[in-house]
Amino acid sequence: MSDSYHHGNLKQALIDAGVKIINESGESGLSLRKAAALCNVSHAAPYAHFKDKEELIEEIKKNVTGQFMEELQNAVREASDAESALISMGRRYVLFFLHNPDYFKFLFGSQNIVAHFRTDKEYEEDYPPFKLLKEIYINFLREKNIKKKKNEQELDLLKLWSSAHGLAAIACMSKVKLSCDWKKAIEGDILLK
Amino acid sequence: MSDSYHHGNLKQALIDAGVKIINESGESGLSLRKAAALCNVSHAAPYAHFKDKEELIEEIKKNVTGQFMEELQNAVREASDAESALISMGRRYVLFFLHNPDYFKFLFGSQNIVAHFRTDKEYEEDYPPFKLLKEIYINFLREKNIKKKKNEQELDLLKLWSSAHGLAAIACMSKVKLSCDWKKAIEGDILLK
DNA sequence: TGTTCAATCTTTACATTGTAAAGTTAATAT
DNA sequence: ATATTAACTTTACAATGTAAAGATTGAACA
Repeated sequence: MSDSYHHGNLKQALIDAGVKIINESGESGLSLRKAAALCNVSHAAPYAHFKDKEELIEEIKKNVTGQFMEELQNAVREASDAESALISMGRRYVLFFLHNPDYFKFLFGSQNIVAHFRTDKEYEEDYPPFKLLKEIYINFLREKNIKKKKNEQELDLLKLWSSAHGLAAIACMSKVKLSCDWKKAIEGDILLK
Repeated sequence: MSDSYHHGNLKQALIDAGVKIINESGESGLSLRKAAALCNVSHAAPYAHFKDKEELIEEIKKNVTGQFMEELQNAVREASDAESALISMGRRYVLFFLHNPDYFKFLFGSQNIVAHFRTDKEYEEDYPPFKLLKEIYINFLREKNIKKKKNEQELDLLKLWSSAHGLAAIACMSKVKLSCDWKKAIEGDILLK
């Protein structure tokens, strides 16, 4: 923790430095050496904590996904019921990345994000944002007393997820300025079946 | 064209080499020097045709987008009316990238693709795939004799576009294996309002 | 207490890459 | 035939990822 030979908390410091760099200059501006420099250590120091650059990037992605998750959880907290929570999550999903387009590019740009969270299951259940979506969706079905086959449930989830993700993608990646109001699209029926 | 000092068609050869490299090892495997080597020219030769690496990448993206466009146009050609054309385009949109996930990552991974096609307009009208979608959508409205305000039309277009794109994104970027059938989702009401 | 040891960090070194600069070649215009 | 110029090569350099070997230090242990 002091300015001694050993940094004390270099691993976390490198992750934080990485987040900062990506905020300022996107993923292309991120290098191990710059992150190390920000932490006042030599350029090879990161190798004591990360196997390679990819491993650092994965940690940074987990960190950013954590920020994203907080946003989604806020949506849930604020909502009075599951249905409005679903709508709110969709809106926050898009808005979060609309406000942080570099985060979208970073998370979904090159590598696949879900893989970083998978354990042994075949599905995406270990990816926290999807896990949360599923949970709220189940609540929604219960609250409304709706019965659906598992297959239909998964189609619904895919629909909810991909519509929000698709909007975010187009908003962040293509810099399209549709003359129609983004917020209207976000609020509208797109995010609800 | 011969093996003389001057290559003859180096610019196109470099683009083709780039496409090949991306097919084999993704964007991370692409370097100017490798592309040059594939064309049997020195590593600095590309600079006679491209300002920098980014400019080569843009050309490669235009090439890949051309392949994508052919797919969409096939969908239109095969369809008997505009409505089925829209459905077919959505299916092909997703399937094209499902069969070429590296293309999706490359096109929408880091930079924005639409920008490469924009001229001076504020909107996305210069991006060929969207232009085609819009055209078919207008046909659809005409065939069904539907009147809509411009604002609503744009919301519809955004809906169609983002739902297909969102599905493709999740399919290509996250390697999710939902137990529900992808094709069912593609054929289903997701791609139709 | 002193020694050992493992984790953490530095130094040095090297290959890959993007790119600049200057020189070379050959096709084309005059 | 000569000059011009686009297309290429050669040389050079800085940034980067990463390997290897050595230095430092705190902690476990005798």
